[in-house]
Amino acid sequence: MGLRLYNTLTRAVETFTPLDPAGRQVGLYCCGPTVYDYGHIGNFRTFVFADLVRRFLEYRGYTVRHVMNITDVEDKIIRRVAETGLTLAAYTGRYETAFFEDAQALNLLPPHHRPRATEHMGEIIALVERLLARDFAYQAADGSVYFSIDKYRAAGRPYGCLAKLNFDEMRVGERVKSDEYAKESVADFALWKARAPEDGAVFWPSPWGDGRPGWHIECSAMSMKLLGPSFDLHLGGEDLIFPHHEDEIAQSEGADLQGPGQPFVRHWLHGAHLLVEGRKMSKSLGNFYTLRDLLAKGFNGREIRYLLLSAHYRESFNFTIEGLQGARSALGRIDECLSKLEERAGAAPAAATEVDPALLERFAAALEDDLNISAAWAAVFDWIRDLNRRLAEGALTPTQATAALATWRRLDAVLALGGPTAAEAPAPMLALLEARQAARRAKDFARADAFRLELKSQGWLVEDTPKGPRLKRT
RNA sequence: GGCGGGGUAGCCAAGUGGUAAGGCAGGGGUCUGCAAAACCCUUAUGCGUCGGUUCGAUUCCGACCCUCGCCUCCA
Repeated sequence: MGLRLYNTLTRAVETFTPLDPAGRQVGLYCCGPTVYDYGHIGNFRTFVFADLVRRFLEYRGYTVRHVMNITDVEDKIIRRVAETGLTLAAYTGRYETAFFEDAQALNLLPPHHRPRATEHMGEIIALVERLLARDFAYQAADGSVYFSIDKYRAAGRPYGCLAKLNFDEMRVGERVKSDEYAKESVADFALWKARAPEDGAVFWPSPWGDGRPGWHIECSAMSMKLLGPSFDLHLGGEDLIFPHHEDEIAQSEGADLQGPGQPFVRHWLHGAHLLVEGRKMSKSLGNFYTLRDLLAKGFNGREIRYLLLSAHYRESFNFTIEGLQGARSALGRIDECLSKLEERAGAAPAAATEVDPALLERFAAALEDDLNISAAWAAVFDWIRDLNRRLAEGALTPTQATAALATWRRLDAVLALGGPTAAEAPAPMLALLEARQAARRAKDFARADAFRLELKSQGWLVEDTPKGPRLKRT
């Protein structure tokens, strides 16, 4: 039936068709991190969502070119740079590195391109010049260059299509003091910000004097450079719909680099925000978690990934520690089944690996329906139960077990949870286990249980199976 | 005020004009020396409230209540 995705631009689920005439290549841009601090769990929900989109496209056979920008110059960053006395590069480098470490913990596929704003001043300036030349921008008295929404609209160009703005009803400028800027109109946004004293050493030369890029322009410049002036998918958090993405459209289409009838972006996808412990995440409520906070609490990346992947991307999701515990149990259920499959498969010939087409179809059909991950999970867990049943009945042949494992690997190309990490028990633990076995053989169960308790206190759980006992890390 | 999401079991969360997926947690059972794991059974006569349409609505329509988000630099 083909992949169907919700498009924020049309507010409808649409069949996804790539721009590529051959239908193979897909250009995907996702707004990346502003590297001024460690990424929080809300940021990572968006990136896990983007990773799901990418992986599922690849699963469906598309060749994805994935671009994610690094915003490494921006108000908050400049403030921090001034506070810390570090150079811009030293400051942002630290958080950029941290970001990719976190991304790796969540098993996010690295984007093919990770352009930094500070390394694209040439492209940014060229784009601003082009907008000035087309009279969609102006330099104000404060030296900054702004995009003129009035001129843009006067030229018959639509503004506000993505956010569905109603200009007559909008309370423009309520949150921004209109005298703060030299803009012609409060709704105008900065393309290039003139250097201010508090910017310190953070500025670049430009035809309009020293300064730095506005917030939105980097994404337009870098996405069009790497993916072309018109590309398939642009993702981000829902808060970016306005103004960021709306302005990106205006800038990018205002530059008129697209072919006739081609939009800047064909398909806009936005991930919903997260609630944490039922409330909007905030530092004062104590429910603000960075990825690192959660790792420090003893949860691992795959547990966090699983939880973030458990709900539909367009629904706000309540992220809780209790949910993380549940994720651990659910993953344990999957791992348990996979371990048993591996045990059963033994050295069954790899040639006999046929995947389970019914499961794969159900799984893919769910995801094709606007990434209905919940339905996909239902398919996976039904399959796990069925496998467990057959395993328990001894009805699963080694060849079938091998096939099931191959099927899991196919699914896991999308889910990216990996398999169980088979921890080898150290020799002293194995000795304790053997001592317990001896006691059991002698029917000295009190002694056997004492050994089991000892093992448990060392972090190893004993499970007696028909093939003998085995140790599992707790 | 404008725009847009939500309200489904203890928790998380799918879904459909024909009688409620899946996960976690709970209860009972099978298996086990006992456990663990697994399996089986069980946990919403009900899907925010009140009306309406319909043979039939949780699903469509209307009103209302509650809740969350965006409305200029926050994923």
